[in-house]
Amino acid sequence: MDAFYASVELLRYPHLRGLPVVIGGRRRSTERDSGPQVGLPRLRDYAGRGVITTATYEARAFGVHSGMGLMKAAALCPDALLLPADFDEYRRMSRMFKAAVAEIAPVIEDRGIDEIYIDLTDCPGVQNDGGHTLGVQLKARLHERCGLTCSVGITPNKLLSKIASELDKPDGLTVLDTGDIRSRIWPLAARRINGIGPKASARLETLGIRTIGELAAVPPTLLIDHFGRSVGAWLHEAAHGRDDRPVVTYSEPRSISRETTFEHDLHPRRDRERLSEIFTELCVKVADDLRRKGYVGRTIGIKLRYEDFTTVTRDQTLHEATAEAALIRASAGSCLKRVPLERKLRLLGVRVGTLSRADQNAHLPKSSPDQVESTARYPSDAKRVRTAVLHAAEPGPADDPTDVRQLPLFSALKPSATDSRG
DNA sequence: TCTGGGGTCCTAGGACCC
DNA sequence: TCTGGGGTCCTAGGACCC
Repeated sequence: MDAFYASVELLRYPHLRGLPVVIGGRRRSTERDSGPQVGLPRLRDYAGRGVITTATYEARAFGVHSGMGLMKAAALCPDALLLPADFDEYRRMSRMFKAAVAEIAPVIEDRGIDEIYIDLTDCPGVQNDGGHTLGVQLKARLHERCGLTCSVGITPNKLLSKIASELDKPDGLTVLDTGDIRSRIWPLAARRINGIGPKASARLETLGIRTIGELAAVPPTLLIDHFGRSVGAWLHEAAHGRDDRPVVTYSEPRSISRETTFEHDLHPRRDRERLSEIFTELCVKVADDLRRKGYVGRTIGIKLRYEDFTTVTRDQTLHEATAEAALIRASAGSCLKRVPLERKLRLLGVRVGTLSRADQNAHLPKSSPDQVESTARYPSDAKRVRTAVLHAAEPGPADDPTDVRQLPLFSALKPSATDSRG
């Protein structure tokens, strides 16, 4: 989709069309009610953390782009209008555009909120013109249903389609065959290959490789020497436009997480209360997400970002999957104790992984409660996991023992000295 | 006043098992 | 006394993507 979040906002506020608009920043409580007509928040007025998630093409003309810090963007384009993201609305429009596509071509792989792969193999008419007519139809149907434009690439595989879709943005349609690789793909920067990011492209550059064509010309053994067997071989194949990955129409989620960057860095000791609130809130949100989506998870993890932007993670795998906020909170709390807490923090996150469906899991515990000790793979883990369970089971001093908001927090969660059965 | 939030996949070492 | 080869699971970090 073209500038998806911004385009969705322009559907609601059509009088902003043609103006530089960026989406990003924190939502202020009253902002959405009054609407951007009132006050017209400008980038120059913004003070605080945050990045641009989407910018209209008018704003991009000033050099701003997604991922750029808002303060930096304000310097480039102070008059751009700034709208906070409304993910509920974007998800609604996302479902709508995918449904519109499915009316014509139902074999769809989800690639996030604003992107899909479509397998057109079995769509009538693709063979006639390589899919050009079908592409026109898809774009028309999508615009008819949603009022939004998109950019389409139609080629023999996902790798090439992804690249092709970006050649004619916005509102583009590019149809390519293998015979076009030399002329259309090889001149492009290697970075355009999905999977080659900033690190890999920098390493390629040190080898004198800038374009996909240059990558294709290099002997695969050289790539394998520098990037390893797997990545090296893949780089070679990709440069030649070869990719046999199927369009995958369904996949189970691997993890569910919540994280937040604070408006100001918080000190683990001085701001303990506030951090504890936030920490528990994240656990409750993750638990809600799990429950709403029907999953339970065994691996509970935390993520911390220090003021210098270095990031650490810790996780812990329980014997049984859970979606209980109190259990997640207790386990995440014990993870927290394994992390240095001297420097200020800018971000805190909670993650639950090793997911399984809640309904399938109910009667199939990983191990029954009385086997917890005997089946523990590692003594140290058994102790840690049992600690988490014990804490969750202890009501503690709170009035409402089921209210995880009242659990002890941060440093207050001490390892259990007693190792009796809970 | 730099740098969001939600994800996936890969690697690598250690523990442990057969 | 010294030491295989295969495998799984767990953990931490990092690259990358939308």
